[in-house]
Amino acid sequence: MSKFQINLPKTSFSMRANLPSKEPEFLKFWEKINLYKELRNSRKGKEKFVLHDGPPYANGNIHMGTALNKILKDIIVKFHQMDGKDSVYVPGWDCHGLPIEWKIEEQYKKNKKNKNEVPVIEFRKECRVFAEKWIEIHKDQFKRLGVVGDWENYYSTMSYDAEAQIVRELGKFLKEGSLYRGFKPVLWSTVEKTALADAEVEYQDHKSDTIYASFPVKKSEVSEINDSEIVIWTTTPWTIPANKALAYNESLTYLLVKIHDEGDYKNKKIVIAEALLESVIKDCNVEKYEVLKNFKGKELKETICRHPFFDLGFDYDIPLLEARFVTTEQGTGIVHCAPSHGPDDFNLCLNNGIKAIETVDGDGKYTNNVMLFEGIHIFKANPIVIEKLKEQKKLLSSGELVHSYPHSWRSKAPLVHRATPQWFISMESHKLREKALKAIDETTFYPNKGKERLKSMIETRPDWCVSRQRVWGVPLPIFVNKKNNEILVDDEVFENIAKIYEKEGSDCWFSDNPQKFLGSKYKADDFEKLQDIVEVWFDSGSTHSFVLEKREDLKWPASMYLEGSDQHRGWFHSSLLESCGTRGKAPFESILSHGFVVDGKGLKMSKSLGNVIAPEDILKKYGADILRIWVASSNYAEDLRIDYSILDQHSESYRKIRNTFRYLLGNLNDNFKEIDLKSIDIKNLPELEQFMLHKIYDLNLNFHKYFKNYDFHNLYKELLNFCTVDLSSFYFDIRKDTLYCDEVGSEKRKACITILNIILNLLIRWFAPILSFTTEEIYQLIFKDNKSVHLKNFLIIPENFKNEELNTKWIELISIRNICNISIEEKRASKEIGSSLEADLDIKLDSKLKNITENIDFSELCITSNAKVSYDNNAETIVITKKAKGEKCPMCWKINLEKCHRNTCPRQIK
RNA sequence: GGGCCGGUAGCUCAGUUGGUUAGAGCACACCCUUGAUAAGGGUGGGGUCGAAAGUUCGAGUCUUUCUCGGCCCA
Repeated sequence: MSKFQINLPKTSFSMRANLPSKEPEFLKFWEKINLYKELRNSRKGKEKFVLHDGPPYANGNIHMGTALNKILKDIIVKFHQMDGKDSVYVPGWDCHGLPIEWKIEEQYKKNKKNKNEVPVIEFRKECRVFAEKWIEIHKDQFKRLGVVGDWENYYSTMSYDAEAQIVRELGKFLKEGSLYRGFKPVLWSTVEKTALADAEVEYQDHKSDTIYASFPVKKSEVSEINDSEIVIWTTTPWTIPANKALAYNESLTYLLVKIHDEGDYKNKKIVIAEALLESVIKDCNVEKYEVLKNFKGKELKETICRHPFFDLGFDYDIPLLEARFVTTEQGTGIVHCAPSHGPDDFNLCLNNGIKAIETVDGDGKYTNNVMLFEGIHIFKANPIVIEKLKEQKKLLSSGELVHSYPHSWRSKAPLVHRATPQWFISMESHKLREKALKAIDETTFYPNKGKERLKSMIETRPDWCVSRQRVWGVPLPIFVNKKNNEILVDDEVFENIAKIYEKEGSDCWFSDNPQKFLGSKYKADDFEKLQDIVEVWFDSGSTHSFVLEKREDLKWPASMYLEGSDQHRGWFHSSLLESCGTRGKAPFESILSHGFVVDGKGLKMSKSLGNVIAPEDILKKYGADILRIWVASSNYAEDLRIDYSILDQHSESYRKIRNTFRYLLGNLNDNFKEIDLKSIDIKNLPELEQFMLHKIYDLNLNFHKYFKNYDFHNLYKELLNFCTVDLSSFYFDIRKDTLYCDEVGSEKRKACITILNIILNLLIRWFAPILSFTTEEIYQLIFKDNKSVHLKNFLIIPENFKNEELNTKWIELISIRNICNISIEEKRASKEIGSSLEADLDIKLDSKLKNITENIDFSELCITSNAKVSYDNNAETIVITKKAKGEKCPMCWKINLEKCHRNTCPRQIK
């Protein structure tokens, strides 16, 4: 205790946070009071805000991107909760799919187990156990970030009811007729023996064989080219045996060129595009040639060629077809088309009545549809094709090219386009594209640019291939009639299958008698049961049906979907299509997309660059609240940078905020008193307090404005600035004198204490969604009700806090104060004074300022011992600082000639 | 290679319809304080707005090109 009656701050709220060790205690506390349940109970019947969780894949530890995503979700959910809504968050996991299959297969390899000898059921069980394990690990990692949700009743795409509902959803497409069996080239891995989803493909450099091959003209409207050969260029010689057509562009100019060089082509005439003449003759080392004729591409209409292997039995016609995709970027201006081995080729041929057939089997070997090559693996076929072309004198040149080429993300093996029987959802047959585009228009996007991004993808995407030739997934519930090849469409059967899955899961599809699924209406012998599974994007695209629709605590559509911007092609996309196909509407009212986490220089994180930061490391070093500040203060519309120096900066800000709380708590001696904001007698408060109330009003306005737009980095900045600028360096600094030295019962001090109570109460609520742990720590200190800060609402600020007139006045006063500070600083620099209390100010103001400064004590405002104001007609404010004369009061430290005015001042008493 | 998005002080971000010497907080430097003390206060130094060209009386703010980075696609 001081020798005088001064009131120094005292609090048990430590200056140092120790977040890494303290945060887990609050996790335990939240568990103990069952916070999630309490949150729900506290908002029964209130407007719902449902942020539907995009399920992360249940595989591997979380990374920064996942942490960002979950924290952002949690911040938004908590904001809406404190805004008075029933803000529900049910986390989920995506469980089926190739990556988990691969993990299990890896384990098999390690244990020298042969996958083909393991029953499908057993294999699937291992996949399930693997996913379950990771769900548990993820759960703990997410909770540690401070994320509050229904962790007990999470959803997963492999739960029995999910598998059942996915069957029902597919049934809807089948019944409608938009799910059809097609025969299309898909990107195929001959190593994994499966078609790959877009997301499973990565592009890497690959060395390909290139050839210039020629197709003799059989007949043409351009009479001069009738005895010539049309030259094509390709990087996939092995597709030549599957060639069915050639493509040209009618807007290009083509040339008939005669070659004089010795060799296979001596005196032969070839056709190529004019724009590519130079590159062709250079590539093919043609030295002597002459251009005989040039003509427009459109003249090539009706031209028919022969296959280069015509003499070997490839005796069918090769028509020339018009295609816009033919360009002069590389090649010859004529493109060889194998409808089974390229989407462009497929579409062009289809439009011209040429169907794709199965030319290559799942292992990558030619089928018996390809003469001469049957049984040969396509990756070994290039030299054979080249050799045969040469034999037939149809090879102008060959070489090699390193270019970007699709590979499997898992096996890294190069992929090929292969025509396979697959199941598709049509974008057009039932106007799915149109419905989806309309739904996008009706959705709010944060940031707005997401709308165009999703739109342009929907506009151009092809039909949705939903079948996969794998085992870890929901089986496609399709029976095909053996007699007429028709698909069985019967609601009773679909529902029967769904009911069975609900009870025992979908494993039985692979093991049990098909009759079980068909019921008594059909005979199993009459049908072929499909072995394909549903692609995982359909699983996760259906979460709205088995989570939002099925759970009573949720609503359909969701208020918001929130994921990384890559999900415009992923979950946003598949959810939109699934929902528009089955319900005609989007399953979300709004979409928030965030950028990617990159390093401090803006480069993406990668092991090779060594710039990866794991959430775990940050939690250990800084704690979750610092990470949450990083999320809140970053602009998620762009990529988010992170490194240790950035985190250091944010932890500095955290300390500032923490010390603001510490000052509040200290001066309240941890005795918080809740003030009824509506009943404050504002007009009887000192002006400074009134001004602070206006500041609060203003800040609250901005707070809600930013929250409404999910503009958290500006919101956080606003709060931080309030702490540093308005409180720490202004209000707190000025009021130290009153708080420390005035009598406890004095009106001024009581007014200040009221304001401190109000600010404390507001700040813990404003900060709670972001600083979930720290605000809880404070809450526990001041509200000893065994509840949580997260159960509270934002306070409603009464309109009468607003006082624009006073605000204008005080902005002027602060600018005078700033000038005083500059003047004081000059004396400090010249060592005439030290503390501002050693200063005596002489302030000269323009007379116009008289009315607003008359009742102002500038010594209080500028924290000096004395301040005298005089007026003249000089617009400029002039401040002269002198060293204060007199004796320093041992209590309030002010220097005055007279005795200190405070009646408890020792000098006064004496 | 194509599409989209972005590059403002060391860091995180503001910069309205193009208009006076480009702002804030943090960090930094110096000073003060030692009754918010591994705290607090004051003052100050830092950007010519990724680069170049153009439109304009005038551009961070419009156009073009280039460059770097990110996402998606091929």
